[in-house]
Amino acid sequence: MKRPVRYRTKQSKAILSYIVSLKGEHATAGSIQAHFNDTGFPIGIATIYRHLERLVECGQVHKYTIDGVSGACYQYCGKDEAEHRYLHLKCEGCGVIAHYPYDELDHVEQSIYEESSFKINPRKTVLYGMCANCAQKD
Amino acid sequence: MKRPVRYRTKQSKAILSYIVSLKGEHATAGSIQAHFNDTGFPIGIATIYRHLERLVECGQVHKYTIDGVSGACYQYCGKDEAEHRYLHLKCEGCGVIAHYPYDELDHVEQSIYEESSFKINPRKTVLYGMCANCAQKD
DNA sequence: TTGCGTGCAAAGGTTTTGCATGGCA
DNA sequence: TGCCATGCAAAACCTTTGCACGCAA
Repeated sequence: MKRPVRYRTKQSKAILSYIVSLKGEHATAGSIQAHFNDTGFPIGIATIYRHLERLVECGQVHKYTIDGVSGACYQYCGKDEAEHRYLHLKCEGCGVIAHYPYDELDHVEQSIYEESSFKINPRKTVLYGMCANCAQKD
Repeated sequence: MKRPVRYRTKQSKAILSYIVSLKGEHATAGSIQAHFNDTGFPIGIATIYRHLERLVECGQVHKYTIDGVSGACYQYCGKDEAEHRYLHLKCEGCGVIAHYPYDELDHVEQSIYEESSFKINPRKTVLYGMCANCAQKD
């Protein structure tokens, strides 16, 4: 099922190294395509989705379901950031996604598990709210 | 900006009362349309979206961004359930969405606010993971 | 040579929008 | 009558899939 990614081609190498270079900043399939269009090395959108899917399966990249500009969409970020167990805070005002140490959720995770045997996946945690700047504007 | 919903028409009444009747179960625009098709009182999908949007603006209904069967999509639930401050646990295995008292997150909310002035919106909290049944299958 | 990766194009699903019609105050 | 809601249809997005071609081992 989980086919290994072999990074034999220019495209696959380019996509992974781009995501890694973002150092935790999130990317969407569209933003990745735009990046490569800009650099004069366009990559087909299907190729991008196929690689993202594989990278997710191999745990090299993590996938989040986040409110987009129009409709919900998927966002991706590199393994490094995910390994540090950050949770994501998305501001509903300006759309910025901030990171926050996941440790805060550890005991929540544990008590939910004890009470209902539901095992939370720390990697997918996104909380919504208002950042300081946007809260001030209201 | 926030135009009030007046519930003058059959459709608007029907949509709200259907969501309320779900008592916290989630609905998507599609499932709402299917319901009314089944009951012999079809409502156009555009009408459904327009009402959902208004109901969200007025706080009568809350909107969640959740992993769907194909792609991310929006789900809606009535005010009552949201007022009880449940967080949502979505099982990545079977797709079931469970509710859990939000109180567990209170101190997380507070410490994040103290440290970064980010104010979490409890109504939108969705955590992903594995329910007991699906974890057993693995 | 063989298999896998790629790009194009089309399909599928969800959400939004434009516009003419129709219903309610 | 006048405003607003409705429904149809089209458009806009995002994501997935099929297929033929081409690159790499």
